Parts: sequence; C-alpha cells; structure tokens
Amino acid sequence: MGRWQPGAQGRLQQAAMELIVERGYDGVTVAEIAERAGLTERTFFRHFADKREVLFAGQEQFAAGVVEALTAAPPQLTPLEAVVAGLAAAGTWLNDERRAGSRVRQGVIDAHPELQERELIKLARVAAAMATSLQERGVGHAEAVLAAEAGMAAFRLAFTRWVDDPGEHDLPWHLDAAVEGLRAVVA
Amino acid sequence: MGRWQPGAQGRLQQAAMELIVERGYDGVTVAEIAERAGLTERTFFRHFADKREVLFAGQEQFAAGVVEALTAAPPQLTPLEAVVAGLAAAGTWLNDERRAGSRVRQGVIDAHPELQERELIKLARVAAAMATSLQERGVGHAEAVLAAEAGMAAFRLAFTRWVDDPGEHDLPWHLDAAVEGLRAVVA
DNA sequence: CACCTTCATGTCAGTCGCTGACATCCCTAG
DNA sequence: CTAGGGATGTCAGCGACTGACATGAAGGTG
Repeated sequence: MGRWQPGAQGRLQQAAMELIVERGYDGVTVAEIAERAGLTERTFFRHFADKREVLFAGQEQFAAGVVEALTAAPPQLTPLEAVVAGLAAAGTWLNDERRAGSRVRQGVIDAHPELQERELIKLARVAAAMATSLQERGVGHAEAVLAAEAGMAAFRLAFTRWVDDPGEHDLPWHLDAAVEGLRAVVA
Repeated sequence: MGRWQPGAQGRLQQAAMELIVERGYDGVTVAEIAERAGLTERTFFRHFADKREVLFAGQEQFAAGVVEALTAAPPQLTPLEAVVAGLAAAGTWLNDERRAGSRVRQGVIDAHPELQERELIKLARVAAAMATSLQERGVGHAEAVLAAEAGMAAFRLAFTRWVDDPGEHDLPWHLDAAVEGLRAVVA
C-alpha cells in the first residue's frame, strides 16, 4: 500500500459511529465523517450509496446468511419453522460479543426516523427474499409472504428483547419465545 | 378568498401525482410541482414536511380510523381479532371507487425505494399504535406487538390482492382471507 | 528497468431538497 | 377604519448527492 491507507470503508464506518454518538446523526455532515477517516466527501459516496448506508453495511451478509440457512433447512419443516431456522442463523452473527455494539447502534437508529426507514426496508427485503425461497420449495405465494413477515415480526421482537435484556439468553432463545408468543396470539 | 386560491394542499397533491406519473418521481422537482399548483417551492414545504410526504397525505386519517375502530372493538375479542376489526375499518375508506387511484399510487410507490421506505414506516407506526391500544385493554407487550404486526402483514397482503384483482371482492374480504392464511401458516 | 494499465482517490462544479428570516397582503375582528 | 393574524412570497444559505475529469500508486509486461 502506498497512496491509500487500506480499510477505507471500515474507517468511514468507525468515524461515522464515533461522530454520530458524539453529536447525533443530524449534527454530523458527510464531509466531517470523511475528514475524520482521512478521505474526502466524494470518496464517502463511492463506498456508500448515501449517508444512512454507512450504518447498515454488513446487512447484506446478514440477509445472505438468513436466506442460505432457510434454503438449507430440511424440506419437511413447515414454512414458519423454516423461516425461524433461517432467522436463527442470524444468532451466530449476533452473538454475545456484539450485544453492546448492537445496543449502541440500535439506539442511534431508534433516535432518527430516517434511519428507522432504512432499517425497515432492509428487513422487509430480507422477508421478501425468504418468501421467494419458500416459494421455491413449493409454498404458495400467500403462505410464503405471511410466514416470512410473521417470522420477521417475531425476529424484531426477539432482537429488541435480546439487546435490552441483561444477557442471560441468546438471540435464538428470544426468537423461540417470540414465535411461541406468535402461535399463542394467532391461534 | 382573495389573494390565495383555496385548496393549496390538494392542488399540490394533484400536481405532484400528474407530474410523477408523467416523468417519474426522480424526474420531478419540488419547484415544478409548486409551479404547476400556482405556488412556490417554499409554500410546498409549509404543507408537506418533505417531498415524499405529498404522496402520503391522508394517511393520518387512515391511522386514526384504524386505531379508533380497534379501541371501539368489543373487549372479548382476541388481540388478533381486535386488530383485524380495526384494519377492516380501513375498508370503508378504501372502497371500490378508490381502487383505480390506489393502484396508480401504489405503482408509483413500488417503483421508488424512497417511497417504499416512507410507506413502511407509516404502516409500522400504525402497527405500533395498534399495539399500544391493545396494551391499554390489558394485552401483554409481546402479544400486543405480535398481534399488531401479524395483522398488519395480513393487511398488506390483502391490500396488494385487492388492488391487483379484477375487483370481485372488497378489501375486508381479502383481509379475512389473508388472516385465514395466517392462521394456517402459524398453527 | 521502463512502460502501461488499472483503480481508488481527489478536485470541481453543479443540482436539488430543505430551512430560517423577513416582507407582503388579504381577511376578519373590534 | 384600523389592527392583527395567517397564508404566501422572497432571498440567502447549508448539506446531500452526482457527473466529469485529473492524479498517482500498485502491479504486470516487455
């Protein structure tokens, strides 16, 4: 390496998190983030499609992992069971070491509607991908969509609980609890 | 009236829809919308918080109507039944006369991710309001959240079907069908 | 070693969304 | 008739984002 320090994208993410925690999302400009990372504003937008996206990098891996686990799930599982199996795979990534970081990040997102919008569409895209995968195993369209979205609702509840709770249980445990609650409510 | 033509907000909405259908959301500037409505860009932003919002006016009434119907639902209903009762009230507003308009509007939204984001957060807020209302009638937090979000998933599927289908059935009919599908999938 | 290609980055100018501050002018209350 | 309020216009400015072009380092080829 010579002209460029490696890891530009990671530096931008770290700089963004630091500055946003200090001053809030609206109190930070893209130029400032880039400057702290030793780059220019223009380069920021070569790594991230927009300002919000700097907080959501890595989400593609999450989505891919979930869909992969869902696709690999045994065919005899019910649609909802398969969805839960897929989402449970996220527990591998969201392990106890990442809990504190997840809490900080979620606090930032919860404080800014623009970031909530981005989060919602990301999760909706994961749900849509799960629904497509379910259809490929023969599940009807309506059932696939409903299983994917209901499972995603359970996952969101489970994630909230996992982030906030003192940490006795891991994410898959909370997910199972949420799915149990879902069955109770829908039955 | 004298200096101002009445119905500025409505004129802005109509101008926006016309222009967006012609050139697409990204091909239209706020200044152009305002100009077609006989107003200035600054006035546009006095009526709508941002450019996207011009396509979502009236949503507050929708949300208020749903929550009101949910609150008024008989106490002996299960949480999910109460949510469905609330959402079914939207069928009064989304009647057959509005089906064509809803299809056009939904086509615009489906073509632009920024608009999908806004739609998702609006629906999520309705779901959150429904969950709060459920908690006020004694439902636990987890059950309230899950019933509200599962019901909202059914509503979204029902709305899609209602908008696209040749129109033999009304929205409440599609909603019942979706809820039945939900029960089948979760059970 | 000299040369060339590639590619991440820098530079610059410009558009557009959005906001604060202040002025304008009609309508209505008194 | 006058005073005040409310909707609008005007203007200046910031920040997000983009296209076009220039730069310089890394790596391969002769």
